[in-house]
Amino acid sequence: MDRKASPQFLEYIKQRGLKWTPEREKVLREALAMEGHFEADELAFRLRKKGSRISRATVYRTLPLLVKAGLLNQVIHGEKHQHYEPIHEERQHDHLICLKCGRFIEVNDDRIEKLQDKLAEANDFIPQRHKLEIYGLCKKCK
Amino acid sequence: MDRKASPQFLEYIKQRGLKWTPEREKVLREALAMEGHFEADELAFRLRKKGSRISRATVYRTLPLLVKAGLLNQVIHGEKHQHYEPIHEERQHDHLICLKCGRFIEVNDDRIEKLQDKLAEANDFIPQRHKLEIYGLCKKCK
DNA sequence: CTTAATGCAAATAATTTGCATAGTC
DNA sequence: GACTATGCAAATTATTTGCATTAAG
Repeated sequence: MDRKASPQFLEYIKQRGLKWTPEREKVLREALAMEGHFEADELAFRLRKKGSRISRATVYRTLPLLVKAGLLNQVIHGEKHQHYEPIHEERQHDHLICLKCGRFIEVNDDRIEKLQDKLAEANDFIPQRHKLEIYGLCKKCK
Repeated sequence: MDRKASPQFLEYIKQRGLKWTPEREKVLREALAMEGHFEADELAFRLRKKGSRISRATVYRTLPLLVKAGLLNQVIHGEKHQHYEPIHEERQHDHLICLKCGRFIEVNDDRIEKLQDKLAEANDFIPQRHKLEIYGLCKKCK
């Protein structure tokens, strides 16, 4: 088992006397491999489709750990259930969220990111990640 | 019935040919009166306790309207169900959130806000409000 | 008078949990 | 070996929905 898969998660696990299991590793891998946001059930389904016999319960038990370990973000998606998204250091995208149809548009703006860093710096703050969500009306709904 | 209770909500209602009902007004009032975040069921319970015979269903149907009308924010609260919080301020400030001590620093940056508007515009999107949270380490914890 | 909203109860979905078993440390 | 995690299925819980009735525009 590749223990290098996620030093961050492994550290989190160890620090709390929890256990490093193949199931947790698979959930982790799959979650980080997701593009954009996803929901718990979807992840469970994907894992099963790939032949991993991982129960829904384990997925539901593991995702909160990944959030606490700083590897996933919880995001709000319309008025439905819980959604997550992987946090990729390199490329943190922001979201335009339509208040009417719930459409999610992923965007990115280097200038905003730079200003965020400056803003943080001006407050003696070391930024690590961020979440920017702009709510409004999308093309179709406006 | 005081129609001035919330011009914003009333306008939202009218623009869509929806109807202004006592139930909606009561849910609105109670929601805005909440301090901090709350969940749908809690609101329904409070309304009942005050003698309003408003069904859970109506509360569940009304809250999303208030969100869309820009009067409530949906917020993430642990791993549980949906939470909301009233939006009181005219001005929306952003947050620097310390990952270590949890400190909340409220900030504001006009330049970022302008870029946000441009970003939205570039995507054919009409922005109404936003949420920016920067996670990292504060002065004390870094 | 036309259309939307309400309440109720039943239906649905998502998430959690108890417990026996298997796996880590 | 001691203790945690897993899987399963059952249990919860939140949220949604159908429908008859009531009320707003």
